[in-house]
Amino acid sequence: MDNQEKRNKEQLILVAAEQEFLTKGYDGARTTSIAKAAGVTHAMLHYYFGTKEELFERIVDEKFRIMSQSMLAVMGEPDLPTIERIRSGIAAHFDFIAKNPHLPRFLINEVVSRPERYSILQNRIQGVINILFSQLQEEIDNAAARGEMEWIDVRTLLISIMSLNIFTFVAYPFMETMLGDFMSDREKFLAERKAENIDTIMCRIKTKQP
Amino acid sequence: MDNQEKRNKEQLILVAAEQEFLTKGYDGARTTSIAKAAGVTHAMLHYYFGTKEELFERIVDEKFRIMSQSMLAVMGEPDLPTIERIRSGIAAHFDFIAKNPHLPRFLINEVVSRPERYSILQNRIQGVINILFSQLQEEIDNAAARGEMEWIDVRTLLISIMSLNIFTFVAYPFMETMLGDFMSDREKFLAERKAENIDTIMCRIKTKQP
DNA sequence: TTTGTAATTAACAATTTTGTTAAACCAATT
DNA sequence: AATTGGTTTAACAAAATTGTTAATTACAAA
Repeated sequence: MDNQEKRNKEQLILVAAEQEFLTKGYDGARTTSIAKAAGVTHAMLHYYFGTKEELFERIVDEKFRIMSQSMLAVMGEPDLPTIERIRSGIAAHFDFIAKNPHLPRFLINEVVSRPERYSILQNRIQGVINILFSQLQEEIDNAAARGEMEWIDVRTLLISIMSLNIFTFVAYPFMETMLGDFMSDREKFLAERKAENIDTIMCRIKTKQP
Repeated sequence: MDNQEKRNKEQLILVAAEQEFLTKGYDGARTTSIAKAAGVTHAMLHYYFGTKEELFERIVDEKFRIMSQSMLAVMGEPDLPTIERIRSGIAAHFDFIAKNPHLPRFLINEVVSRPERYSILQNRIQGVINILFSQLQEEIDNAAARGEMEWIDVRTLLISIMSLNIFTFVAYPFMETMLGDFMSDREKFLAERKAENIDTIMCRIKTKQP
């Protein structure tokens, strides 16, 4: 077996672990189940990754990194006028979550069940985010001063955007039970949701004429 | 020991079980931990409730019932004009979730991890909800025809309201890591969020004058 | 007081799950 | 061919967790 095949085997375990952890969470995941899905004995899993805990952290670290990227996505394209930039940011954020539909629920559950573990990770991203936030806040301040939009605290805005975009996916199976027919065509439903979320935020920040 | 005290002991287990299941989920919960928290031997837990599964379903059933009530809350006070009714509905829904902050994440996780089990439960609430939805939809149709508000599909509206209200609590610990200072005063933060959610939806459904 | 029923306890059993280890294996290098 | 290194397997061990049971207690009714 050459080096490529070894990497491959390690990779198979990682892929299976990602699937298992993201859908079942740490407590619901079984290392034997991961090994089986990867097509290896469970001793191999321990050989490469030590413990369930260590394997899990490999996945969590990667997912946290990916999730941080989505924070950048919501900043939108820099060259557009502020309001269009926000519009593009919402769309990009929605698309990102649509590509990683299990990610938010997974990370939320992790942080909820082990808050202490992620305080370090938090500090790391908080610095980056604060800078981005203050940049966007300044843009908003200026645009509002020019009467191009209503003023809003960037953090308030971000929470609203994240709520609308993320909840759709976090609660998807739950809403399906109540709104089965309304959501039967997933592609169509998501396209409508994306448009609706953009509309909702745009309404909120567009200049009102009394 | 009289009957009251027996009920009391059963109740102690239920209270402890609720706490454990809602915060840790089914997989993370431990029957021994529940028994310990309730101050009884774990054999007592099995004596009263049979299995972990059965105890869990007791909790889930109750929580599903409570959650259904919140669907009614979002319908608002019937005597108000449509737009004010929706406003009161958003506020009532927000307050309800604020009183049961763990409920949404718990139920979402349950439905996600065992979708098949809840198809029956779904049918039960779907009937009630469809009637309420069509009533509110008719009100919206009329109000929109009178030019009092923008037309919107009631299901689209409901999803937006639920997204804004529920996500705040589902992702609270997660957002705290990014926005610690912004959220340090929980009461103030929640009050602002509630107002913001109402504003956001009101903007979306109020008549636009072009 | 006796008797019957439910409640309680402690000890045990069964299963699941994670983790370990010693031996076998394979491939490349000397 | 022998050595060396990492890889793989099967069997085992340890721990945790759920569930059971037989014996004991408490209590109320006959």
